[in-house]
Amino acid sequence: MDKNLLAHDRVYKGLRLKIMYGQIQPGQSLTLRGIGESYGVSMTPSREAVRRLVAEGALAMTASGRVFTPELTNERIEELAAMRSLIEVELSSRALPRAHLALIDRLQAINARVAQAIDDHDAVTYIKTNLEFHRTLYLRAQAPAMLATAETIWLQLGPTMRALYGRLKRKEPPHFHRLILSALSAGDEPGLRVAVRSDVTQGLRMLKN
Amino acid sequence: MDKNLLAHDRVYKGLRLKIMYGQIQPGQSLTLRGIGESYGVSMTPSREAVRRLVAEGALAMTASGRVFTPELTNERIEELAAMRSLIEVELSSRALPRAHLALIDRLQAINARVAQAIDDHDAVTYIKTNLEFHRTLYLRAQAPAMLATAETIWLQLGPTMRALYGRLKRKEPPHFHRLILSALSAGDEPGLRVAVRSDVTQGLRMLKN
DNA sequence: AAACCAGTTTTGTGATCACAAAATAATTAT
DNA sequence: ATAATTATTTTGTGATCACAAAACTGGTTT
Repeated sequence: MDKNLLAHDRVYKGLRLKIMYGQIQPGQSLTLRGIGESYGVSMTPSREAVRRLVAEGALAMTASGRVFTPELTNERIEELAAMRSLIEVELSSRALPRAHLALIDRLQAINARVAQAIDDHDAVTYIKTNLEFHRTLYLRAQAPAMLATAETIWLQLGPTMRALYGRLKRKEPPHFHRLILSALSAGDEPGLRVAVRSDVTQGLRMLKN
Repeated sequence: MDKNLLAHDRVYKGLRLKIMYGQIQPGQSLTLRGIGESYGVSMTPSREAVRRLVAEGALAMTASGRVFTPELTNERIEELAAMRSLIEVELSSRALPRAHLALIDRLQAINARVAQAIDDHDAVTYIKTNLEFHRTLYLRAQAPAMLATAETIWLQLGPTMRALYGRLKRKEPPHFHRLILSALSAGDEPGLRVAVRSDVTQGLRMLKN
């Protein structure tokens, strides 16, 4: 039954990554048959993958069952940013006592790739490496339920984030990431909390139309 | 197509309530054909409802697709309680400036029903009215994404909460609810935050086996 | 008594189909 | 020309089916 990757799971994972990294623009509509065709499966697995993504808030549905990537209102963006802040500050705080030198080195390496993506004006790689930076830190918190919630929020913000970073031609390297790194090195918990909160809310403040 | 309630939605809502209010015990296994039969539908809508609930963490799945209500570890309970605290404190804080007398009256009425359920040793009604108390307050926060996240966490804790309150013969009326109400009346935000945090974590502290 | 094994049943998966509702295109009327 | 109406196509829904993997059963062996 299990050919190493179930069809509906393959479709789910594929769509999820596309959405999280902003490779689908907000408001774009999807059809079950279209999804099925592009993944070489029938409607059944497509439907299950879509159902899952709708449940996670990654996709939205009209009353008639039409599926599309949501266009977030400013109010919802503010809410999601506030939740990111609440949860990710907690995650970073729990990761701090477990953050040794090897982790900080790894974060620095990821951060270099973030800076490179900014330099290249490569929005998708920027989003991808930026989330990798956060995920790598939060994995140390040993809090899978919290991390899953954080990822769900990233997913909801994916298409909108891309729409932002696409038109925003920023040149600055990730300032708050460096603050996070130095707070980690110093074992400075209050500083870490402020740095994470700033990093999370700063990027999304300018999302407001 | 839409006979005022789609089949898969009807199944989803039915199962969701049963899980959230603890009417299914942890570890109980479900089959798609069984669900379909009890709702008078085929496997297809059952599968979609189950997929949705699995995505929300209300149900768990083995690698072979077997579905069951999850049995939470102490670590996961602690995490979920911590998230409840983070999000619900924020929700109550946002509701505070909008909490007028009519709302407080309504909360008091719900609280009376909570006390009654405790008196009757009616665990399901206790969970139901207790969540209604919180939801009524948080609705005032005008933060639908946060409320949805909070409800998802309640859902995950449902079966486990029931298992607790079933064996715990408590007599005390909901002490922290009264603290919440007086903080609301006084417009005391720090007090409200403490009261909500206490109420949320207190009940779950004793969940640890 | 416990472990193993074959045969049987149960179960999830994915494809297909008929159908109705919705969206789109074409046509007509104003 | 524009709006309204009709016809056509597209689309999601739910039932059914074949199939393979998993779970279960009963008997045998060690």
